[in-house]
Amino acid sequence: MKLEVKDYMNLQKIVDSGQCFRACKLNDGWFRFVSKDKVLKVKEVQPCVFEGNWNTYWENYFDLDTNYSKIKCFDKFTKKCFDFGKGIRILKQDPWETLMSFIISQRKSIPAIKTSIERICMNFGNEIEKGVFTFPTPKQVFKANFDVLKTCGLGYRIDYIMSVSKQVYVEKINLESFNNLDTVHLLKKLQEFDGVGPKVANCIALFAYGRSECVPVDTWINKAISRYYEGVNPFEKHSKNAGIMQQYIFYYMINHK
DNA sequence: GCGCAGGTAATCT
DNA sequence: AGATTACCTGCG
Repeated sequence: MKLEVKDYMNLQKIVDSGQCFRACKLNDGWFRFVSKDKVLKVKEVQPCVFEGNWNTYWENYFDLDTNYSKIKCFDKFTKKCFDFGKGIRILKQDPWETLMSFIISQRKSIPAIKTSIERICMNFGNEIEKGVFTFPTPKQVFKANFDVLKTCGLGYRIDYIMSVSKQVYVEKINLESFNNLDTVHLLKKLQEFDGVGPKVANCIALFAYGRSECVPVDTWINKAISRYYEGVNPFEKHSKNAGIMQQYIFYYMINHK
């Protein structure tokens, strides 16, 4: 099935943008995305025309209702980043997988995060296609064999993972229902989870709950702030799509080391 | 072999 | 409140 995108979508940049850790490039220009129990195989066949097994789930996942080319940059530097990262979209990922993934992400390099998450999926998820696994449910993580979990390279984060999976599974916390919360309340709720501080909470709010005003401030964004904004965080004043800008700045920074 | 990596929580002042 | 420090590994 073919699908035309109104503005821009660059699959490679999305894979490399650090917001998701399991999407990957296959052969011949095909890409694979996994979310919940769904697998999308997608390829850009002409500019802005994408072939793949599309449905409404993935259209929402890629935030196709938002026209990114209409987003206003707030200065010269963000314009530069926006041009450089053209085609990046902020994904609407599964909240549970996003929660786990960004707890794992702390003090880890992106390749290390990917390795760790892949091991968790292989060991505890369900195989939906040959070699393709779901991210394990809260129950599957909570009931995971601890010795096997230790082989997943989590380090000290293993305690966070166990604590959060217990909380979500035993207390039957419905992460989807967090969609109803306003952003301030959402961030507060997320930070009640063990191992979730301001940075990780903002990542989850932005990458799973579509809160485009949320700005995760990490070392790269801090570098940008000190290098281009004289140490003054420029995001506070530019609320609405600040998080989207943040992602373009992040992508620019990791590609200009 | 060795420093550091998309931070958080506990423990200081 | 704000600053400092320990924390587990796996990449490069």
